[in-house]
Amino acid sequence: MYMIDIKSRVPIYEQLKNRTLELIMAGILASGDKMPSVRSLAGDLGVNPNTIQKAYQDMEKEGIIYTVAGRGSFVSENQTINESSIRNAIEKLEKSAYEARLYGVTIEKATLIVKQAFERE
Amino acid sequence: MYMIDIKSRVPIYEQLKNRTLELIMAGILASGDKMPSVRSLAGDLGVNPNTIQKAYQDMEKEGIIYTVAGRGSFVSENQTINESSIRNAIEKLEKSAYEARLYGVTIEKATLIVKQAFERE
Amino acid sequence: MYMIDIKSRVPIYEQLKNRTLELIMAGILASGDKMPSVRSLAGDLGVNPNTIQKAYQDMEKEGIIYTVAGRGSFVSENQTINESSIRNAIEKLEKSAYEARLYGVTIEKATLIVKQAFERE
Amino acid sequence: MYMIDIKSRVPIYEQLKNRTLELIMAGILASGDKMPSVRSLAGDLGVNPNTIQKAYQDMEKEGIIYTVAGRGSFVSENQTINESSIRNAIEKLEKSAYEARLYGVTIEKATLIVKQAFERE
DNA sequence: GTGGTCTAGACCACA
DNA sequence: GTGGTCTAGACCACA
Repeated sequence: MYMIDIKSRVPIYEQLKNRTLELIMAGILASGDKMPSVRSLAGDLGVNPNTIQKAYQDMEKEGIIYTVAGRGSFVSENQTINESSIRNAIEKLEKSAYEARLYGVTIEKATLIVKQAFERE
Repeated sequence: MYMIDIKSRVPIYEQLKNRTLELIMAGILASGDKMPSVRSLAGDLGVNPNTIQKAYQDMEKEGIIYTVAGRGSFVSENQTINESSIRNAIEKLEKSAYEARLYGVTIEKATLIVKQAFERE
Repeated sequence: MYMIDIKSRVPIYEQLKNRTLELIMAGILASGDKMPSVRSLAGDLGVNPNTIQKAYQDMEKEGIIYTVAGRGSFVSENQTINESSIRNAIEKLEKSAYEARLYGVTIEKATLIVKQAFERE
Repeated sequence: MYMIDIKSRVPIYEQLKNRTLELIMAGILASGDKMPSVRSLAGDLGVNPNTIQKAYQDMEKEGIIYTVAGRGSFVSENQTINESSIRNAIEKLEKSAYEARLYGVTIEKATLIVKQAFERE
């Protein structure tokens, strides 16, 4: 269920966050489901436990998962995702749209790219 | 003509690139126009000449400007902007659109954000 | 009489302690009353007996209950609750009040929050 | 300006966050001021750079400071502190007030403790 | 020089 | 077993 692209320039912990959100969006991970433990996932993916931990702690702060020390991490209710994380994602979209424009990308092309990103998979 | 926002999370060299592209788009900088010298711009903006140098080297690599030893840097023909820079900008747009989706932003909202980024200023 | 919230960030053994104190405060558990056995409570709540054991040991150390080998655990006289547990609770209150202040919470707001916590239920 | 209590049970990175908020509250650190670099502070305090980094990244996510890679970290405008951090501090205060009550602390005593936490220093 | 990511591994509290 | 904190240290991008 989890995999990482070690060659990607996207940090591993960010790949893990994105993947978790994908699994939640797809309904594969539902509220209350247990996440793999930090150590087991680290072992499976061949990365350091600290890297997994960083991803999990990030997700907890964003309200995506919640953690009970000694028991594990669990998927939160959908509603609990932090406003600030959403705002952040929107700002990044704004900025990259503006930059694309500077490189001569037309609004039609940009809109198409966004559409395709939403239809992906 | 040039200004930077020192508080911005956008790296200074990227702000300089963006600003140059804006000036070209707006017709204020035209093909063949001379760019300010690295040292004079560094002085005006109060930043390290290395930072300006980095921006200029980046832009030369991307085909936005060209440099003639001993004479200075000049704006390229519009057509020579590197395909790879454009592809890079498109990739960033794709990635941020995808991430926005992961955080629950709807396609309608994302499209609106892009539209506004293109109508800005 | 006992219930736990498995999703809460509050450790289970702490929830059990809190609940016991609530029952004592409310007069439902009085000095000398027998506590449920570790195993029966673990079975009822569906948690590991070790967790219940931990809560009971903690409460014994704090003077809230006492254990008679072979007979079970019983509620102590109210007077025997450890000074150190009370001091600990006070320290936590102090610390969190101070932190709230650091985040800009006003003294009026903080006082109101405390007042409501005391009027709860 | 910075010091840590290595014997405290409060994690070092949390002590650093609290101290920074104190310095901001006291007006010693103002918006735009440069924070000590991760490595210099680590050296001064004799702790690992990763620990400082964790504190800084936490504070950046909470909107207390902002970071420009290659240039350093700077104190944010007061307004930018995240709502969710404040909500978190309030929840902790609520919880500890309730626990104090369970240990027999009176509302008068609790109110006094809060008052003193706000008048400290 | 400055922050960002990551590995390797220790020790702790909690279940 | 499970997460939380921390040290020691490497390598990278950016200024």
